[in-house]
Amino acid sequence: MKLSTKGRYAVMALADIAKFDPNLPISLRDISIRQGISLNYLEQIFVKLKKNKIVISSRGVNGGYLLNREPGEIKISDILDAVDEKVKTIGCAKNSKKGCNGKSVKCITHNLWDELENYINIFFNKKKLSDLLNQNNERQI
Amino acid sequence: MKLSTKGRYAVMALADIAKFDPNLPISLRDISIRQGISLNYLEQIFVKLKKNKIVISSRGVNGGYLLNREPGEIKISDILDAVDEKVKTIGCAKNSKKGCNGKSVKCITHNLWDELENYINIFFNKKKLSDLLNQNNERQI
DNA sequence: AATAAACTTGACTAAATCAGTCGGGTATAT
DNA sequence: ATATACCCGACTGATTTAGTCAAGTTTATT
Repeated sequence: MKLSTKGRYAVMALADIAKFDPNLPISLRDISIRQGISLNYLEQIFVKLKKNKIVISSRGVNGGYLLNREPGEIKISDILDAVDEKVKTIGCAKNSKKGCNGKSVKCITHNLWDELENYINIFFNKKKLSDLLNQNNERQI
Repeated sequence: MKLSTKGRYAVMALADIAKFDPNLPISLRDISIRQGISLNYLEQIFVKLKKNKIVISSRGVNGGYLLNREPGEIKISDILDAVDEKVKTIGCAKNSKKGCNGKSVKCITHNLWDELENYINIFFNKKKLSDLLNQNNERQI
Protein backbone atom coordinates (compact mmCIF):
# COMPACT_ATOMS: atom_id res chain seq x y z
CA MET A 1 0.00 0.00 0.00
CA LYS A 2 1.51 3.24 -1.00
CA LEU A 3 0.56 6.77 -1.84
CA SER A 4 0.97 7.81 -5.44
CA THR A 5 2.97 10.86 -6.39
CA LYS A 6 -0.11 12.67 -7.63
CA GLY A 7 -1.51 13.20 -4.16
CA ARG A 8 1.89 13.95 -2.72
CA TYR A 9 2.75 16.47 -5.41
CA ALA A 10 -0.62 18.17 -5.05
CA VAL A 11 -0.06 18.75 -1.36
CA MET A 12 3.52 19.88 -1.94
CA ALA A 13 2.51 22.36 -4.61
CA LEU A 14 -0.31 23.83 -2.56
CA ALA A 15 1.91 24.15 0.48
CA ASP A 16 4.36 25.96 -1.75
CA ILE A 17 1.71 28.44 -2.82
CA ALA A 18 0.54 28.89 0.75
CA LYS A 19 3.94 30.18 1.76
CA PHE A 20 3.55 33.35 -0.27
CA ASP A 21 1.29 36.37 -0.27
CA PRO A 22 -2.30 35.11 -0.68
CA ASN A 23 -2.88 37.65 -3.43
CA LEU A 24 0.19 36.81 -5.47
CA PRO A 25 -0.45 34.25 -8.22
CA ILE A 26 2.23 31.56 -8.23
CA SER A 27 3.16 30.07 -11.57
CA LEU A 28 3.51 26.36 -12.07
CA ARG A 29 6.89 27.05 -13.56
CA ASP A 30 8.14 28.38 -10.24
CA ILE A 31 6.61 25.52 -8.31
CA SER A 32 8.11 23.08 -10.76
CA ILE A 33 11.58 24.45 -10.16
CA ARG A 34 11.29 24.79 -6.40
CA GLN A 35 9.70 21.42 -5.77
CA GLY A 36 11.43 19.44 -8.49
CA ILE A 37 8.22 18.32 -10.17
CA SER A 38 7.76 18.17 -13.94
CA LEU A 39 5.84 21.17 -15.26
CA ASN A 40 3.64 19.10 -17.53
CA TYR A 41 2.73 16.79 -14.72
CA LEU A 42 1.91 19.74 -12.47
CA GLU A 43 -0.45 21.04 -15.13
CA GLN A 44 -2.39 17.81 -15.07
CA ILE A 45 -2.68 17.98 -11.32
CA PHE A 46 -3.80 21.60 -11.31
CA VAL A 47 -6.56 20.98 -13.80
CA LYS A 48 -8.14 18.80 -11.15
CA LEU A 49 -7.41 21.17 -8.31
CA LYS A 50 -9.08 23.93 -10.23
CA LYS A 51 -12.09 21.83 -11.15
CA ASN A 52 -12.54 21.09 -7.49
CA LYS A 53 -12.24 24.73 -6.50
CA ILE A 54 -9.13 24.30 -4.44
CA VAL A 55 -7.34 26.93 -6.51
CA ILE A 56 -8.17 29.82 -8.78
CA SER A 57 -6.18 30.47 -11.91
CA SER A 58 -5.18 33.69 -13.57
CA ARG A 59 -3.78 33.54 -17.07
CA GLY A 60 -1.23 35.50 -18.97
CA VAL A 61 1.93 37.20 -17.89
CA ASN A 62 2.36 37.19 -14.12
CA GLY A 63 -0.45 34.71 -13.95
CA GLY A 64 -0.51 31.58 -11.88
CA TYR A 65 -2.60 29.99 -9.19
CA LEU A 66 -4.09 31.25 -5.95
CA LEU A 67 -5.59 29.29 -3.12
CA ASN A 68 -9.36 29.59 -3.15
CA ARG A 69 -9.55 29.40 0.64
CA GLU A 70 -7.22 30.04 3.53
CA PRO A 71 -4.72 27.27 4.28
CA GLY A 72 -6.49 26.71 7.58
CA GLU A 73 -9.69 25.94 5.68
CA ILE A 74 -8.20 23.43 3.27
CA LYS A 75 -8.20 19.87 4.51
CA ILE A 76 -5.66 17.41 3.19
CA SER A 77 -8.59 15.17 2.36
CA ASP A 78 -9.99 17.92 0.12
CA ILE A 79 -6.75 17.90 -1.83
CA LEU A 80 -6.47 14.15 -2.15
CA ASP A 81 -10.10 13.84 -3.18
CA ALA A 82 -9.56 16.48 -5.83
CA VAL A 83 -6.78 14.54 -7.53
CA ASP A 84 -8.64 11.23 -7.21
CA GLU A 85 -6.30 9.89 -4.60
CA LYS A 86 -8.91 7.82 -2.84
CA VAL A 87 -8.21 5.67 0.13
CA LYS A 88 -9.56 2.33 -1.00
CA THR A 89 -8.82 -0.60 1.20
CA ILE A 90 -11.13 -3.16 -0.35
CA GLY A 91 -12.19 -4.21 -3.78
CA CYS A 92 -15.73 -5.07 -2.86
CA ALA A 93 -18.49 -2.58 -3.46
CA LYS A 94 -19.39 -0.75 -0.32
CA ASN A 95 -23.14 -0.91 -0.35
CA SER A 96 -23.90 -3.63 -2.85
CA LYS A 97 -25.94 -6.64 -1.88
CA LYS A 98 -23.23 -8.84 -3.30
CA GLY A 99 -20.40 -9.83 -1.05
CA CYS A 100 -16.70 -9.44 -1.39
CA ASN A 101 -15.96 -12.67 -3.22
CA GLY A 102 -19.01 -12.59 -5.39
CA LYS A 103 -20.64 -14.56 -2.61
CA SER A 104 -23.69 -13.31 -0.86
CA VAL A 105 -22.22 -12.27 2.46
CA LYS A 106 -19.36 -10.15 3.66
CA CYS A 107 -15.93 -11.66 3.79
CA ILE A 108 -14.39 -12.22 7.17
CA THR A 109 -12.01 -9.31 6.86
CA HIS A 110 -14.50 -6.81 5.53
CA ASN A 111 -14.99 -4.92 8.76
CA LEU A 112 -11.26 -4.63 9.27
CA TRP A 113 -10.64 -2.80 6.01
CA ASP A 114 -13.68 -0.65 6.52
CA GLU A 115 -12.36 0.38 9.90
CA LEU A 116 -8.96 1.13 8.43
CA GLU A 117 -10.47 3.27 5.73
CA ASN A 118 -12.37 5.32 8.27
CA TYR A 119 -9.31 5.56 10.46
CA ILE A 120 -7.19 6.97 7.64
CA ASN A 121 -9.90 9.35 6.53
CA ILE A 122 -10.06 10.77 10.03
CA PHE A 123 -6.38 11.59 9.75
CA PHE A 124 -6.76 13.41 6.46
CA ASN A 125 -9.86 15.23 7.63
CA LYS A 126 -8.13 16.54 10.71
CA LYS A 127 -5.03 17.77 8.92
CA LYS A 128 -5.12 21.15 7.25
CA LEU A 129 -2.77 22.67 4.75
CA SER A 130 -1.83 25.22 7.38
CA ASP A 131 -0.48 22.44 9.56
CA LEU A 132 2.37 21.95 7.10
CA LEU A 133 3.56 25.51 7.31
CA ASN A 134 5.41 26.85 10.32
CA GLN A 135 6.80 23.49 11.35
CA ASN A 136 10.02 24.90 12.69
CA ASN A 137 11.57 21.62 13.73
CA GLU A 138 13.65 21.29 10.61
CA ARG A 139 14.64 23.31 7.59
CA GLN A 140 12.45 22.68 4.58
CA ILE A 141 12.25 23.55 0.93
CA MET B 1 -3.75 4.50 -2.28
CA LYS B 2 -5.06 1.03 -1.98
CA LEU B 3 -4.28 -2.26 -0.38
CA SER B 4 -3.25 -5.06 -2.71
CA THR B 5 -5.01 -8.39 -2.69
CA LYS B 6 -1.96 -10.18 -1.40
CA GLY B 7 -2.25 -8.66 2.05
CA ARG B 8 -6.01 -9.00 2.07
CA TYR B 9 -5.95 -12.62 1.00
CA ALA B 10 -3.30 -13.46 3.56
CA VAL B 11 -5.45 -12.13 6.37
CA MET B 12 -8.54 -13.84 5.00
CA ALA B 13 -6.81 -17.18 4.70
CA LEU B 14 -5.34 -17.02 8.19
CA ALA B 15 -8.67 -16.02 9.68
CA ASP B 16 -10.15 -19.01 7.90
CA ILE B 17 -7.61 -21.34 9.50
CA ALA B 18 -8.14 -19.73 12.89
CA LYS B 19 -11.78 -20.74 12.87
CA PHE B 20 -10.95 -24.43 13.15
CA ASP B 21 -9.30 -26.71 15.68
CA PRO B 22 -5.76 -25.39 16.24
CA ASN B 23 -4.38 -28.89 15.74
CA LEU B 24 -6.16 -29.58 12.48
CA PRO B 25 -4.10 -28.76 9.40
CA ILE B 26 -6.16 -26.83 6.86
CA SER B 27 -5.37 -27.41 3.22
CA LEU B 28 -5.02 -24.56 0.78
CA ARG B 29 -7.50 -26.35 -1.42
CA ASP B 30 -10.20 -25.91 1.20
CA ILE B 31 -9.31 -22.29 1.83
CA SER B 32 -9.30 -21.67 -1.89
CA ILE B 33 -12.84 -22.98 -2.21
CA ARG B 34 -14.22 -21.29 0.88
CA GLN B 35 -12.63 -17.90 0.29
CA GLY B 36 -12.77 -17.85 -3.48
CA ILE B 37 -9.04 -17.35 -3.95
CA SER B 38 -7.01 -19.09 -6.65
CA LEU B 39 -5.13 -22.07 -5.26
CA ASN B 40 -1.93 -21.22 -7.09
CA TYR B 41 -2.00 -17.71 -5.79
CA LEU B 42 -2.59 -18.91 -2.25
CA GLU B 43 0.47 -21.11 -2.56
CA GLN B 44 2.62 -18.11 -3.33
CA ILE B 45 1.25 -16.28 -0.34
CA PHE B 46 1.78 -19.19 2.02
CA VAL B 47 5.41 -19.59 1.02
CA LYS B 48 5.94 -16.18 2.55
CA LEU B 49 3.78 -16.82 5.57
CA LYS B 50 5.75 -19.96 6.26
CA LYS B 51 9.12 -18.27 5.79
CA ASN B 52 8.05 -15.70 8.33
CA LYS B 53 6.91 -18.33 10.81
CA ILE B 54 3.29 -17.28 10.80
CA VAL B 55 2.24 -20.80 9.84
CA ILE B 56 3.61 -24.33 9.99
CA SER B 57 3.08 -26.75 7.14
CA SER B 58 2.51 -30.46 7.14
CA ARG B 59 2.75 -32.30 3.87
CA GLY B 60 1.02 -35.25 2.39
CA VAL B 61 -2.50 -36.49 2.69
CA ASN B 62 -4.49 -34.65 5.34
CA GLY B 63 -1.74 -32.10 5.42
CA GLY B 64 -2.15 -28.38 5.33
CA TYR B 65 -1.22 -25.38 7.39
CA LEU B 66 -1.43 -24.60 11.08
CA LEU B 67 -1.05 -21.27 12.82
CA ASN B 68 2.29 -21.09 14.56
CA ARG B 69 0.88 -18.96 17.37
CA GLU B 70 -2.53 -18.32 18.87
CA PRO B 71 -4.75 -15.88 16.95
CA GLY B 72 -4.49 -13.49 19.87
CA GLU B 73 -0.73 -13.42 19.43
CA ILE B 74 -0.73 -12.71 15.70
CA LYS B 75 -0.81 -9.05 14.81
CA ILE B 76 -2.22 -7.95 11.47
CA SER B 77 1.04 -6.10 10.97
CA ASP B 78 2.92 -9.40 11.29
CA ILE B 79 0.84 -10.80 8.45
CA LEU B 80 1.20 -7.81 6.17
CA ASP B 81 4.93 -7.63 6.78
CA ALA B 82 5.25 -11.30 5.93
CA VAL B 83 3.71 -10.86 2.49
CA ASP B 84 5.67 -7.65 1.84
CA GLU B 85 2.62 -5.46 2.10
CA LYS B 86 4.47 -2.48 3.50
CA VAL B 87 2.85 0.79 4.33
CA LYS B 88 4.97 3.20 2.35
CA THR B 89 3.74 6.73 2.15
CA ILE B 90 6.78 8.40 0.69
CA GLY B 91 9.34 7.70 -1.94
CA CYS B 92 12.24 9.35 -0.18
CA ALA B 93 14.63 7.28 1.82
CA LYS B 94 13.89 7.43 5.49
CA ASN B 95 17.28 8.05 7.00
CA SER B 96 19.36 9.17 4.08
CA LYS B 97 21.14 12.48 4.07
CA LYS B 98 19.60 13.26 0.75
CA GLY B 99 16.21 14.86 0.71
CA CYS B 100 13.00 13.90 -0.96
CA ASN B 101 13.57 15.58 -4.29
CA GLY B 102 17.21 14.78 -4.53
CA LYS B 103 17.71 18.09 -2.80
CA SER B 104 19.52 18.34 0.48
CA VAL B 105 16.64 18.99 2.83
CA LYS B 106 13.30 17.45 3.60
CA CYS B 107 10.36 18.36 1.47
CA ILE B 108 7.62 20.37 3.05
CA THR B 109 5.25 17.43 3.27
CA HIS B 110 7.74 14.95 4.62
CA ASN B 111 6.55 15.06 8.21
CA LEU B 112 2.95 14.61 7.12
CA TRP B 113 3.57 11.30 5.38
CA ASP B 114 5.81 10.13 8.16
CA GLU B 115 3.03 10.82 10.63
CA LEU B 116 0.53 8.99 8.47
CA GLU B 117 2.78 5.99 8.21
CA ASN B 118 3.12 5.79 11.96
CA TYR B 119 -0.58 6.31 12.39
CA ILE B 120 -1.44 3.40 10.11
CA ASN B 121 1.15 1.15 11.67
CA ILE B 122 -0.38 1.76 15.06
CA PHE B 123 -3.67 0.46 13.69
CA PHE B 124 -2.13 -2.73 12.35
CA ASN B 125 -0.09 -3.30 15.47
CA LYS B 126 -3.13 -3.05 17.70
CA LYS B 127 -5.29 -5.39 15.67
CA LYS B 128 -4.90 -9.12 16.19
CA LEU B 129 -6.11 -11.99 14.09
CA SER B 130 -8.40 -12.93 16.97
CA ASP B 131 -10.20 -9.60 16.59
CA LEU B 132 -11.63 -10.79 13.29
CA LEU B 133 -13.24 -13.87 14.75
CA ASN B 134 -16.38 -13.70 16.87
CA GLN B 135 -17.58 -10.47 15.35
CA ASN B 136 -21.22 -11.35 15.72
CA ASN B 137 -22.60 -8.21 14.14
CA GLU B 138 -23.10 -9.84 10.79
CA ARG B 139 -22.92 -13.21 9.14
CA GLN B 140 -19.61 -13.94 7.49
CA ILE B 141 -17.98 -16.52 5.31
C1' DA C 1 4.27 -50.73 -2.45
C1' DA C 2 1.10 -47.80 -4.82
C1' DT C 3 -1.55 -43.89 -4.82
C1' DA C 4 -3.34 -39.57 -4.31
C1' DA C 5 -3.44 -35.55 -1.55
C1' DA C 6 -0.99 -31.80 -0.39
C1' DC C 7 2.94 -28.79 -0.05
C1' DT C 8 7.22 -26.64 -2.88
C1' DT C 9 9.39 -23.99 -6.33
C1' DG C 10 10.25 -21.26 -10.31
C1' DA C 11 9.08 -19.29 -14.55
C1' DC C 12 5.92 -16.84 -17.10
C1' DT C 13 2.18 -13.30 -18.53
C1' DA C 14 -2.00 -10.28 -19.54
C1' DA C 15 -3.86 -6.29 -17.81
C1' DA C 16 -3.79 -2.23 -15.21
C1' DT C 17 -1.73 1.65 -13.19
C1' DC C 18 1.86 5.04 -12.67
C1' DA C 19 4.45 8.74 -13.76
C1' DG C 20 5.16 11.10 -16.61
C1' DT C 21 6.10 13.32 -21.94
C1' DC C 22 4.62 15.75 -26.07
C1' DG C 23 2.34 18.93 -28.82
C1' DG C 24 -0.65 21.83 -29.63
C1' DG C 25 -3.82 25.22 -28.18
C1' DT C 26 -5.94 30.03 -25.64
C1' DA C 27 -5.92 34.15 -22.62
C1' DT C 28 -3.75 38.36 -21.04
C1' DA C 29 -0.31 41.82 -18.88
C1' DT C 30 3.08 44.59 -20.60
C1' DA D 1 2.88 42.37 -30.70
C1' DT D 2 4.73 39.19 -27.87
C1' DA D 3 6.09 36.47 -24.34
C1' DT D 4 4.28 34.33 -20.36
C1' DA D 5 1.34 31.37 -18.41
C1' DC D 6 -2.67 28.47 -18.18
C1' DC D 7 -5.47 24.71 -20.83
C1' DC D 8 -6.24 20.13 -22.80
C1' DG D 9 -5.94 15.64 -24.91
C1' DA D 10 -3.23 11.95 -26.68
C1' DC D 11 0.45 9.00 -26.04
C1' DT D 12 4.12 5.93 -23.80
C1' DG D 13 7.69 3.20 -21.20
C1' DA D 14 8.20 1.05 -16.89
C1' DT D 15 6.43 -1.20 -13.07
C1' DT D 16 3.18 -3.68 -10.38
C1' DT D 17 -0.67 -6.67 -9.83
C1' DA D 18 -2.90 -10.68 -9.86
C1' DG D 19 -2.59 -14.20 -11.14
C1' DT D 20 -1.48 -18.98 -14.38
C1' DC D 21 1.27 -22.96 -15.59
C1' DA D 22 4.27 -26.74 -15.02
C1' DA D 23 7.02 -29.76 -12.74
C1' DG D 24 8.47 -31.35 -8.81
C1' DT D 25 8.71 -33.64 -3.45
C1' DT D 26 6.66 -35.47 0.80
C1' DT D 27 3.71 -38.42 3.33
C1' DA D 28 -0.85 -40.68 5.19
C1' DT D 29 -3.56 -44.16 3.83
C1' DT D 30 -4.98 -48.44 1.59
